[in-house]
Amino acid sequence: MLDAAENTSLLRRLAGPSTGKAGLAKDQTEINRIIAEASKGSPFYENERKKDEQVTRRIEVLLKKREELAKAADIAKLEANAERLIAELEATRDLSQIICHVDMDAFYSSVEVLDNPELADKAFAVTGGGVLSTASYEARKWGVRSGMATFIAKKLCPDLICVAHHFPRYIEMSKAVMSVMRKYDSNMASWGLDEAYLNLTQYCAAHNLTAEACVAQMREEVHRETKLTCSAGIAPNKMLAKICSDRNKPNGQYYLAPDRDSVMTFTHDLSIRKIPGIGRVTERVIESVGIKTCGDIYTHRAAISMLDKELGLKSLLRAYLGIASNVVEPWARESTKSVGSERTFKTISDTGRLLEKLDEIAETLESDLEHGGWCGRTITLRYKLDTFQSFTRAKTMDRYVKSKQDLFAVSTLPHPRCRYDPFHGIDGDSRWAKSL
DNA sequence: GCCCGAAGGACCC
DNA sequence: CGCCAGGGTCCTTCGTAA
Repeated sequence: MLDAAENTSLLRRLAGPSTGKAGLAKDQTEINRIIAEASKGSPFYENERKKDEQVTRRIEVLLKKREELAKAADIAKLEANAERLIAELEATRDLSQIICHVDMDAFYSSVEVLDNPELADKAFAVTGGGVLSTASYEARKWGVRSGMATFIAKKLCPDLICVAHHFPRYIEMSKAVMSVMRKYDSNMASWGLDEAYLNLTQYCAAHNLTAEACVAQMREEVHRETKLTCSAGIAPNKMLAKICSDRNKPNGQYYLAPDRDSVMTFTHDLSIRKIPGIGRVTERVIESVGIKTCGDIYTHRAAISMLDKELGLKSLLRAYLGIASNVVEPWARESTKSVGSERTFKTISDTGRLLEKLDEIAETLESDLEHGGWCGRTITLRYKLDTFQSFTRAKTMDRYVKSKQDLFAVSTLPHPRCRYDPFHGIDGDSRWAKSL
């Protein structure tokens, strides 16, 4: 049985990663209950429960360690350690750049509305593979979120309209959007299909524009050219700009003045969950030592200093200070580290059928590799069981490979350390071959 | 101590 | 009736080899 605290964290976990990130619906507790109710007893639910329990254990260990260390702790020394780091970080603070983060509003949904105006103002979602890629703002009012299983979204919003995704269209519209924005910064960094970072310092200076006027103009131009709206954040660095772009969503912008006071005021009451890189798990861990906002980081600097290895003092202090990178560079082709292909399918226990599936995946991966001109030395096979447990088996070669035959051969190699070898041992349901 | 490979996870869109 | 993706990056831990 679950105790009350565990139940709360599990309900929050089941609600999915996007909860709390943007535009919260009215009664999240009720929504979480419906979600848990709908998935109760399913293998997915059980897997989530196990993972949640593991986090609970991790937190217990952490708190125990804190207790132990606290006995002999020299608070003054720990605080001095934090202060020294703060001073060090403060010396790197750079407020000279105008950084902007642009985020398209419910991008996939908005493109669907363009192509089918009847969808406007309707509660609908773009689906693919049993989960939602995006929910329209109307649907979000019901607690429907991206990443949510379709059948659960239907429970929350019985009249939800589900539309299959049209990726080629999104790519096309993304290109149109990006080409407008690139006029404002030729070094713009696009982040996925619907986000971008820009450094507007030069453009503003050259056109004698304030940052806010510049961004308003750019957003209007994007709208004029594509009929799509976006939201933007303007701040001295990428982390702050990203958080700001969420403030006045949809179709809005938020300006954070480039002075230390404004930044410190901004971060003071900011939930740690808003920091990019802090997700559901890390939020729980950090919250367990009493930290909910970036301001709390300073209050608890001694404890964090003590638990530096577990919590990462430096990165938390950066969040507290609102200090982050302000370097905006275009995505470089060389920066690709891996390319992969994965497919989820109904449980297969028959080895022959499993190998056929793997063959199909190897084939798509081969064509992707061919298309991009890639090849790799490390082949990773990832497979997921019907319990939602997933495993990875990797093999590094002494040569680069790219052919389907090689991918297939390496993927099916027996692995000595493998507990559930999908092709030579206990049954399992397999997924992708990946290469580097 | 350091590098590398392997496995597992957290996180992002 | 059942039913929870697919594309990635980065980080940590551990074992083995040099």
